[in-house]
Amino acid sequence: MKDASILDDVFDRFFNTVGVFKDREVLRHDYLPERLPHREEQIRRLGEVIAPILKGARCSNIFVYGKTGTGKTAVTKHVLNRLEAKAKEVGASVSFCYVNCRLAGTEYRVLANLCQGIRLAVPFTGLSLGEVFDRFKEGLDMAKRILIIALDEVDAIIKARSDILLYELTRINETLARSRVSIIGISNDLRLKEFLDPRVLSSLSEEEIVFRPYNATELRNILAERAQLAFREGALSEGALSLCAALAAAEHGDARRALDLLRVSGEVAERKGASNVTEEHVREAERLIEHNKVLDALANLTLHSKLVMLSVYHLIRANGYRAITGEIYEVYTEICSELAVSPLTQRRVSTLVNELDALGLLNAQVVSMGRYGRTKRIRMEVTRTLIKEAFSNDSRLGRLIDYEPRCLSKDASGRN
DNA sequence: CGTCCACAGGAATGACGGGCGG
DNA sequence: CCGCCCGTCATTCCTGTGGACG
Repeated sequence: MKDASILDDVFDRFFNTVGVFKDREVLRHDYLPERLPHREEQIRRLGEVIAPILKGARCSNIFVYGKTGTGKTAVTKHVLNRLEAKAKEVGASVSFCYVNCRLAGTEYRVLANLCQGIRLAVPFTGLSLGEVFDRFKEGLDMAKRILIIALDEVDAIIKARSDILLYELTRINETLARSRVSIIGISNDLRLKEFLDPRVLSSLSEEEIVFRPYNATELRNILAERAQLAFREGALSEGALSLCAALAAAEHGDARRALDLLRVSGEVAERKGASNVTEEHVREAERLIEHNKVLDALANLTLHSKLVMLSVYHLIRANGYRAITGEIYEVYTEICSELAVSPLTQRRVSTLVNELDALGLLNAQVVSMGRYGRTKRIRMEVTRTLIKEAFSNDSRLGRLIDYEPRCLSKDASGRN
């Protein structure tokens, strides 16, 4: 009953205040705006390269790269959408298929997505890669068309496994009789070129388009344009807008981050019942985003990764800032037995640590201690309070936060 | 200046669950 | 339903190594 009245209050307040937003969907990053400011050059280039398709010729493969939030995906989708409309207009049999490789996860699922793109049903799993590829080829040839394949975040499948799929795709035209394929590879890692098989690279990057990060002024323009659609008139102060742009520019010029920041700022303002967004709201939004990102990452770890985090947590608490592999494994095994979980091998834990490092939750550095061996020095990139917050409401892990590992109290007096 | 610690991290192999084709 | 193949996680075994110590 009390709950009900609380909610009534919340809902009423929400409903009765005007709020700062006009249309907050505009700020989501999957929203594709009509205009893409400061990307005119890239749009033109991409358009020029794929234009031959309208006359029934295959276009060059394109390699698109730039950091996250520089508009690669938006520009590509924008141009492809326009192309499809134009193709329909002139009656060219063209279609495109956009796949995000990181979201797909594996080569198999990328291929499965491609099959779906040409309306070919394939099972989730079970078939060999080669089998799916053959089906894809056959289905495509039957369709008699030119297909543009956009592989977003293509580095994800190459770094994780190999470039076999990409290699096969670049060669697919040799075996197609009635259809043609062009590939747009999108990567946010410039070093990808070093990993790639030279044959794949030369074939894939017949054309290249580079996306530079936005600077603060450009970000500001982008935000301003989007804010006009998203916020009520006058609900967003100039200062708040500039601050969003400046904060995002300082960190890689990432437009996606800038838009997130703007949206969360608005939400913060709204929750506080303010009628306009101030710089203070932006600063709070920045903290909130960072905080949630980490909590989210921690919550989504597997059990053993969480246990490794907890082990580091305990070591840091007892010894100060450093922890090394051997110590971590010692604490980890003790925690495991405490939970009656069988521990993983040290080898496995070592790769878990590397994964946590890649996630930015830990920082692992290989150091040599000379006579005393070679190991990894591990620091936490997360505050201890955050660990507590993330794990304390987990029924199994909660009690381990205040647990005092035996090996720590014993060792502390023994060594160093 | 060689030794040797305490691991790093690669390769091969196994266990397992999901999902196919027959 | 069975046998088969797949991807993923984990183990086992292994070779490699920076640099303080003697």
